[in-house]
Amino acid sequence: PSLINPNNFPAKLWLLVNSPCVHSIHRDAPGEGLLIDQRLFKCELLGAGRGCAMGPNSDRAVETAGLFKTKNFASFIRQLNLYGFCKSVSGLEGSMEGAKPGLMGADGSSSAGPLHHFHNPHFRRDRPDLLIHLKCLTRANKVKLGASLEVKCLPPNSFQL
Amino acid sequence: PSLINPNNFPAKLWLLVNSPCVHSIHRDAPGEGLLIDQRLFKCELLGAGRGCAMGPNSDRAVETAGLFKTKNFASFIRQLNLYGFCKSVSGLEGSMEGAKPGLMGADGSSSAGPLHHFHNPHFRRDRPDLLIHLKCLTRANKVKLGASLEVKCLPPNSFQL
Amino acid sequence: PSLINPNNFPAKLWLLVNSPCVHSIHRDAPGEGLLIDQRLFKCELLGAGRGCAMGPNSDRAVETAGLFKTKNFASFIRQLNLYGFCKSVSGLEGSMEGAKPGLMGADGSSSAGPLHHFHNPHFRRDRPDLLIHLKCLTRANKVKLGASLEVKCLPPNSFQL
DNA sequence: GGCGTTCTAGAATATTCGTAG
DNA sequence: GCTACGAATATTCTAGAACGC
Repeated sequence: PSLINPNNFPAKLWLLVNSPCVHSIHRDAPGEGLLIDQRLFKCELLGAGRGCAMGPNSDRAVETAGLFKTKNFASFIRQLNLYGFCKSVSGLEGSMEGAKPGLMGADGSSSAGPLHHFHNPHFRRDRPDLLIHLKCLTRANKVKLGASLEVKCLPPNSFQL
Repeated sequence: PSLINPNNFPAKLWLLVNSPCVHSIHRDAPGEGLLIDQRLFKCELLGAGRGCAMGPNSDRAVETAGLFKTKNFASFIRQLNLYGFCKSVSGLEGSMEGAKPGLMGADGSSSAGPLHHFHNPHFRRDRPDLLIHLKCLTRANKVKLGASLEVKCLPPNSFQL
Repeated sequence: PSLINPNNFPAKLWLLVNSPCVHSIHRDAPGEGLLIDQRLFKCELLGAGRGCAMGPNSDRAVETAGLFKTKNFASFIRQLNLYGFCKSVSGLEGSMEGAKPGLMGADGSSSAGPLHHFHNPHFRRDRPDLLIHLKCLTRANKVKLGASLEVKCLPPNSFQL
């Protein structure tokens, strides 16, 4: 019944975090969240070619070209929220701990953008089976899902203790 | 009872994907789907001779001439949907893995059109016997087929994990 | 109350037909409809740079860059229908009578694409004041507009007598 | 009546904008 | 400041409906 549509946002997100060619977004250490480098993300995936170290002949330009139609980082954040992701105000800033290697320029200028930490209980590294619970939370879909669990955000480890 | 009419759409489609002369449409790697190059398709099969590298003396112009009456790519898509094919926007874009060779100009300009990926569980490379299940899904036919399997789209390998 | 949002489709359309830099879409002779050259439109406005006579340094590339996010001509047609435009199957084919000059290549190959004729009683050349009646006909908006006049298409001069 | 072609509409997600908290 | 969300439009994919052969 509820199969994963490869055209929709969750599938794209899963593709990105598992792609060795994408350097702007990946999992955090516990595997329950996402770490997103805003500047790199705009370069790699939103077509902001300027101020970015990669050229048009980059390998990753192929696989992820046209994945999103927007050029606004805010729209990507809106998608995350629509699918139940919430921001964690962790202390990390400007450093990609556990980050994939590469793409760092000689002066390190291409990274070091604002770093965002999001998480979603249904987006775990080892649990692709939970992806079917990621629904676009439109008004209509919320009604369908019933007045069931109205758990909002912020409960699960908003601070890493 | 249910024989395959060579004049109907499924038979034509089977002919196309198995023809060595047709370069705009062929199977994907798993053999369960179709890859269609929109620009090439319009040139080869819909009579849009302009902007296309092939001349009127091309060999493939003979075999497939007049296969379709339409000149609109959208009408071809409507047929695909009517026979139960569904689109998946897989990650491949502009790369034809397992593609047939040829027709690519020196600058590659004649290909590289928008690439569409469709699939249908009854249109498998090694299973011509399943073609009899491809029915034109008109209102009347849907009623005949009963409220039986309401499987819509996306089942076959919708996500490669 | 009902002001025209310059970011919405009707305003963009009005901009296009009145721009001297856009050659793929303009008004028909009576000023009640639109004539759209599909091939030119895809080149000028949908980013199909290939097979098009204009280069990236073209003047019109500036004004209309990023007006639409889609690359599919079908999506543009969907917008036309959503705003109440209907297609007229007039007799003209491949000729732009009353067309703006320019952009025609030496061999005339850059034009001569499929020509579409649409019209809408609220999109008249001399009546920008009617634009406020162009509403996105979503389900919700239709309900708001009430079960009032259910006039569909084709009434207004479907054939030019 | 079945099938192909065409035009329009439904339905769901994607994108944008504004704003409450 | 700034996060999350409502609401409206935009885009995509599929289906309905009408018509001709």
